[in-house]
Amino acid sequence: MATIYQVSELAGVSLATVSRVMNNSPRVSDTTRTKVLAAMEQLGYRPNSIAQSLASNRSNSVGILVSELHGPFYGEMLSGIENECRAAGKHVIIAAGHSEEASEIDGIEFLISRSCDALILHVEAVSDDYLIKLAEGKLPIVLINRYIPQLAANCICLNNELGGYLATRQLLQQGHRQLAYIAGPMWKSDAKDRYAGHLRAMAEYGVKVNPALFAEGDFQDSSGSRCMQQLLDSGLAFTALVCANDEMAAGAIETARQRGLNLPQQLSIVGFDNLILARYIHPKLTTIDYPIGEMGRMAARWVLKNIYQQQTIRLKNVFEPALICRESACHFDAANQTA
Amino acid sequence: MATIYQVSELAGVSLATVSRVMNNSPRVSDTTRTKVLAAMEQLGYRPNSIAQSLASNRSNSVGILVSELHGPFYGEMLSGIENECRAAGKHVIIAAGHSEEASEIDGIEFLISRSCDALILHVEAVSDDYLIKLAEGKLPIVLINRYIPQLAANCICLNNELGGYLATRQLLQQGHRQLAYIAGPMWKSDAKDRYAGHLRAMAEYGVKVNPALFAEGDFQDSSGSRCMQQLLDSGLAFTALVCANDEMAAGAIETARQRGLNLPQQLSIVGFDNLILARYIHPKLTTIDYPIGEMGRMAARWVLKNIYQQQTIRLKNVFEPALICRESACHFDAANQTA
DNA sequence: TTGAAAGCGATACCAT
DNA sequence: ATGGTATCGCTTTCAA
Repeated sequence: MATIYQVSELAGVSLATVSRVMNNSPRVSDTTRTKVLAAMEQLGYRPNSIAQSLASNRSNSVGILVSELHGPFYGEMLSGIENECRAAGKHVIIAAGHSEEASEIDGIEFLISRSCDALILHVEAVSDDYLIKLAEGKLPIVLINRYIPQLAANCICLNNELGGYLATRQLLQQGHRQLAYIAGPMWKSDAKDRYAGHLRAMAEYGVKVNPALFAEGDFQDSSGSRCMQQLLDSGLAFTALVCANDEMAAGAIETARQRGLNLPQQLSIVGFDNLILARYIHPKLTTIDYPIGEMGRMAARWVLKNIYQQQTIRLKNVFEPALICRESACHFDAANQTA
Repeated sequence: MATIYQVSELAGVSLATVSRVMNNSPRVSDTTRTKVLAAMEQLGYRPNSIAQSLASNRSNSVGILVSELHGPFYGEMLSGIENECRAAGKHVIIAAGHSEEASEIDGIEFLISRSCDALILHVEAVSDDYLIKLAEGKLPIVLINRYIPQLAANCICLNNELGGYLATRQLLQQGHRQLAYIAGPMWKSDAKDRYAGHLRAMAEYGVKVNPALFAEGDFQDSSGSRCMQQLLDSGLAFTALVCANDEMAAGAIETARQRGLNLPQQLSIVGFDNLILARYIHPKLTTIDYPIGEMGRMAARWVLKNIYQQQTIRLKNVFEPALICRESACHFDAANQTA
């Protein structure tokens, strides 16, 4: 592999000049620039990014931590980030945190040790304090789907409360008045916010909330099944169900079908996230779109702007969710009621 | 950040000795080792991986190219690779190739420019020749899901022919004799191999293949719908359908339902890949398991063994698929036949 | 506009 | 077992 030395020799200029050409410095005459470029071309020169990093103290790499690499959610996010970064010539180093504190910290330290210029984090288990402390260090971080007031400018979030509101309002507008709710783990802020939106819609429509029609799951589909059983076993009547995410909705639908319910006629269901699978389950799931790909993109832009000085970029910190109407929620029809 | 200089000063030893301690060289006395470790601890020393890379000419990073970061397939693979690599302290740089030649080449060059120690490639559009030429360079490559005879030792593949055979045999064993087939793009070797397996099973059971019951899709679900329509419109009777992948099976099922077919009673269907979504679609899809996560792991192991000298690792180049029985394929029952 | 030279923070060879 | 030192390939003052 050719080095900068050979280029400088062939072009008959100094190292410094070659370096200037590579970095598009304006302080180099057109004639020398041409000479140097020709020499590079002739030698098939490619700068050694490691040496560049060492000398410039910037690695041109951004570290990403997600909970899992697989699964229906993170892929979209990674995709958005990778796109944006590669277009800017930055590379992306990825680690998984498995929603487990020790593992998340381990992942973050791993990324730090690879001298990333910035970190994009989707963490769940690690404490606010840890993140605040981390942000005080010299390595910039941006948080996806986590809001910490002290770090507000570094957070890219979804308006979960609005999403919860939209989901429930849709059912109320369709005439439903007996609604059940399957929540996510209520210690997670997104689960809490979505439920708050639900309550706001209920209040707006003057519908009383029945605590017996509330069940708390863990965002996995198995918990959706479990919660659905619990709700059905309660013997209480309900004509609609809102689930705090699509995976639990999938589990709930599965169970409802096993119990012989006719969907959506006997029970309307709405989910949250708009995963790909929402289109595959039957009936197709009405849900709330979570633009996670866009949010990943935005996180990458945050880094480009704040770390790599791309001043023209415009940032947006909070995203608004939107209702996606499919088949699983329909007008309340008393004729079909059995429960 | 503390450097090796400060450690050597504080510990009262030379640079070389500190380096030896970091690299677990046996040529260091226990007492000095302890001294050095203490100094590191005290300074909170973390080696600068970039400097290490420059000096050692190894970046400890492996480049991965997949078609897409999102989608139901690559996540599993990335997950397997990341796991294995991180455990070995190697990091993973990821790029997407979008199943498009220019983009794949661009991605590969991007990874090369980041001085990876090896590349793990899941490429579709790039030619065999390109890959053979690439492999002749000094940067080692591993191919997932692509078999090139000249590069056999670098290929991690699935026995697609066997998978195709198993899928079809399952239906034949259940008594079906009128089988339709929705293939992937026949220029892709996996699509071709799966179909070859289908033909072998048909031959084994002495069932004549009706070319009118063959349709070629593109592995996307929309093409599954299209092919299904085409097959139904042909007016020919068939009691079972094998799809060359799960996504097309999902599309086919969707269309079958719209046409009022009762599944699986009137039509048995088997897919291929065992995506997560196979469990979510209704009826739950009988399919062929594609252990892509394991294969990703194995690709990572290949790199650990061949590039990072972890001699004890055992490699395996071809994986065997297995049948996963769910609800979408059932015994042929003439009573339900309408088509 | 161009060049000389001092780092960047490690590794690894050669001595001792 | 330990130390001295050249080296990796580039960036970045500082002078000219």
